[in-house]
Amino acid sequence: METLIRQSASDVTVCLKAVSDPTRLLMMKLVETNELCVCQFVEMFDMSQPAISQHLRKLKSAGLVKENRRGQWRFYSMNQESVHAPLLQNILSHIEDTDPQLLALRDKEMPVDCC
Amino acid sequence: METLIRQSASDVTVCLKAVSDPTRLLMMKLVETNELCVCQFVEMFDMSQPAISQHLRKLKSAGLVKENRRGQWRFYSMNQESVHAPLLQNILSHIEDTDPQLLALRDKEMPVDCC
DNA sequence: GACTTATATAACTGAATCGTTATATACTAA
DNA sequence: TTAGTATATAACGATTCAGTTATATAAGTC
Repeated sequence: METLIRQSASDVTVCLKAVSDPTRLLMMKLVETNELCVCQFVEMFDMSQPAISQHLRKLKSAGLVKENRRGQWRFYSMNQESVHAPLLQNILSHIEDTDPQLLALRDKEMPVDCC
Repeated sequence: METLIRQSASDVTVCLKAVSDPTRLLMMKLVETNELCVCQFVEMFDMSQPAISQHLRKLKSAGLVKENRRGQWRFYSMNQESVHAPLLQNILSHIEDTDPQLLALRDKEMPVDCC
């Protein structure tokens, strides 16, 4: 059961703006349970590396993901400590696990040493 | 207790894009329980009438609000029949009732024959 | 050190967004 | 029918956004 933390409307807007983009929404769904590195996102979304980096920066500056550096890689995962985490998980729970886009992305998930 | 209806990621994006604007998010919070006409929004948000109309059009085309014509007025209220309604109510429930912006708006609420 | 790999940042472009003012439409009332 | 009120739409400008390519940074390897 999710905790209901209430926030200001402008705080909620920060979270919504961050995930109102289809790429970033799916990214969040992917890191809800997993930890993924930039090169994995690039593979999965078939998008340029800078595009992915910029999406991740937006998610990070909204506080939705946290960054974990290991070696040359930077891993991203959902920031559970964020004030937005309860709202975000709530939103993500509305996405069906059978969503074709989501399944297609997970199909393309490669091991970390992909690149 | 809210029903959890799962939707496709792109459906969720439609809803999120519609309410990721601070004005529209607050509009939805206001029509969550009330039915309001355009002129009331104009008073409350201190924004031009066309700006309000355009926000309402976006909310309507996303299916989040329904329109009710009575006389010369058009009243807007939350569309409970929408597939987005459960997600939307979930999002709105994260906004604190003591939000200063929200309180300020409700303070400015005028009777329908305001204009 | 030099070279490679992973990621970030900068600079740019086209499209979308949000507001404005001006105008059109629709209903009401005299 | 004419005037007034409520709302919608059109056209425009400033800003933001999401992608691109080119370049910088940082870590790993030889």
